Amino acid sequence: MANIQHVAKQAGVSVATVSRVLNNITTVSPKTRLKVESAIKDLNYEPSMLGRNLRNSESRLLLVLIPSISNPFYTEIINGIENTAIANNYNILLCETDSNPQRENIYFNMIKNKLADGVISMDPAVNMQKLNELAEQYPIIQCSEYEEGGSIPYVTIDNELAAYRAVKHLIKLGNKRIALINSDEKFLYARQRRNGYERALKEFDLPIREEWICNTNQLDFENGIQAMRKLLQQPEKPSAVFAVSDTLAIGALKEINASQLKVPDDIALIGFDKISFSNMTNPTLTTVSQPMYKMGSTAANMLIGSIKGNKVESIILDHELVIRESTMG
Amino acid sequence: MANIQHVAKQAGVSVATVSRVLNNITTVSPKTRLKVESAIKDLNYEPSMLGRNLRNSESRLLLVLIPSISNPFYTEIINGIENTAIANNYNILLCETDSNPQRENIYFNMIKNKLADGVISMDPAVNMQKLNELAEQYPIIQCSEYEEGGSIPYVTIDNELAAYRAVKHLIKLGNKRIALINSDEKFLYARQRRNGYERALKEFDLPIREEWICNTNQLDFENGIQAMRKLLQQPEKPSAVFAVSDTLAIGALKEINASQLKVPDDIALIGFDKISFSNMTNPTLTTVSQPMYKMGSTAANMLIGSIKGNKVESIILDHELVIRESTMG
DNA sequence: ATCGTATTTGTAATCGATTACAAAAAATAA
DNA sequence: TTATTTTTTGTAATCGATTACAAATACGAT
Repeated sequence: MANIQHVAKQAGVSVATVSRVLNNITTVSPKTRLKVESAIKDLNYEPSMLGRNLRNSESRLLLVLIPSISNPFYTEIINGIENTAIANNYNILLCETDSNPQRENIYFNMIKNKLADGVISMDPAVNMQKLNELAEQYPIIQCSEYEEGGSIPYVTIDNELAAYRAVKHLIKLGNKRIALINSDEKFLYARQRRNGYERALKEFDLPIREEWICNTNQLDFENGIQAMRKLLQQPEKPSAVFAVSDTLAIGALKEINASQLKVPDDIALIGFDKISFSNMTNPTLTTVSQPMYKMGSTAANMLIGSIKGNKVESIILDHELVIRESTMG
Repeated sequence: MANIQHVAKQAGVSVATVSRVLNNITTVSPKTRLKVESAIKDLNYEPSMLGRNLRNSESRLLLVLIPSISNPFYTEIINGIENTAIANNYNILLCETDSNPQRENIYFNMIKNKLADGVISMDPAVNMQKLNELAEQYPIIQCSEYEEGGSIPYVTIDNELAAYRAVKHLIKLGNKRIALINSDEKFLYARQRRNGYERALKEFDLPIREEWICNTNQLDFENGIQAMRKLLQQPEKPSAVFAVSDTLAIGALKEINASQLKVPDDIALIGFDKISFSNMTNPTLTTVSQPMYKMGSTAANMLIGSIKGNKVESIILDHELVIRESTMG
């Protein structure tokens, strides 16, 4: 593999001149530029990022932390991040943490090691203490999930309001027995969505009944099935269910079908995230749509700004209730 | 940020000694080792991978090229790759190429730039000429999709046999009019699966009818819907459909339902990949299961072996037909 | 031709690590 | 104690780039 020295020798110039050509410095005469360029072609030379990064102490790589790539919620966000990054001459390193502190550590070290210039964290289970420590020295943005009152800039939606609107929609349809399938309330978004759920119920003088509130450990289909099974075993069954993710809602739908009930006639159902599957179920799923692509691109822009040294402000994006068959009596 | 010099000064030793401590070389006396270790702690020092990699010309990073992270088929494979990589002290860089040559180039350059030590390519649309060129100088493995008769080692399944078995299963159920929803036949797996489909039909003296063979550009749900719509417009409708991916099959199922037909009674349906959503549809989807995790871990092991300089052989893994409701009359 | 200025090119330090080799210190033998 | 061997530590080159500064060259004006 040719290096800058070889090119310099081949072109009969110094390494400095080669470097100038590589970096488009104007102070190179057209003749020498041509000589160097042809030497570069001859030797099939590619500059080493390692040497360059070491000297410049930048890698133009952005770390993206996600708990799991199998959650379709993240795919559009990542597209947004990636396109924005590439447009700004950055690349992204997709890091699946599995919400595992050890893996998290590996990736945090990459930042400290200057192998990446900044981090976008989407892991709701991230170790906030470590993330905050890191944020003192390195550019970090949180996307979707964040720390309330924390100092790390974030981009997200108003989860409380979104949940409130979803539940209000169910109430307006005449439902009085509305269940909630929530994830673990150690996550901020879960607490916020529960708050929205409760606010809507209170506003319409409906009771909040603990037996209609299920919490799941994860967001897999199977968790939705289990939760729905529990709800259907209640002496008084709910007439509507709000699930905090489409995957949970799809599991719930499966279980409702299995027990010979019909959505939406027997039970109305709302999910969250508008993943692509949510339009493939039968009936199609009413859901809350987050501007995922925009969320990703916004996060990337914030991070790149932050790397440049700009002060960046947190942003709350709009959401939208997408009404489909699962709530259309 | 502290560097090795600072640590050396703080500990009152030379940088060489610090490096020895970092790399667990035995020739360091316990006293000095302790001094150095406490200096490292005091200064919160983390060695820079940039400096280290430049010197060692290795990055311990593996590139994983996938066309799109939104295809759930890849998630388990990636898990297999990632776990194996981490177990061997490597990390992975997940690269979404969107089958876009420009992006592909970016990632190929990372290899040339020594920012990564090897590549696992899963992109069926990868530029094989470039990949072959790269493979002359750097360790590369293909996973799932590969080049017939090429020289790059791969891990895959026997697509022809898998398709043959799936179609044979449909025939055994009494179906005589069997359609194929295939992806673009520029992809090897698509050609192989078509061959398996045709072999099964021929073996049972069933005619191969072009109007029952659909090719789609992509593997999205929407493509499955469109393909099925075409098939249902045929004067003679098929009684069974074999789709080369679960996503296509799920789209087809949606369209079948929409036209008031029943799966499996009116039309039997088989998919491919056993993605998690294939068990959430109604009816659940018969599908071909690939050993995805194993495929990933095998590919990673092959790549790591290849980086070490071992000669690695291509591997063909077993598949399995998972019979579920969509073919249970 | 001479001088001054502007442009172009080269020299060498630098980024942060590793490591061959040399030197110093400690351990052992005589 | 002195000589010899072994263990430990330090010096300095190296990886492949960038860049401040110096040197060389070209260009104009007088």
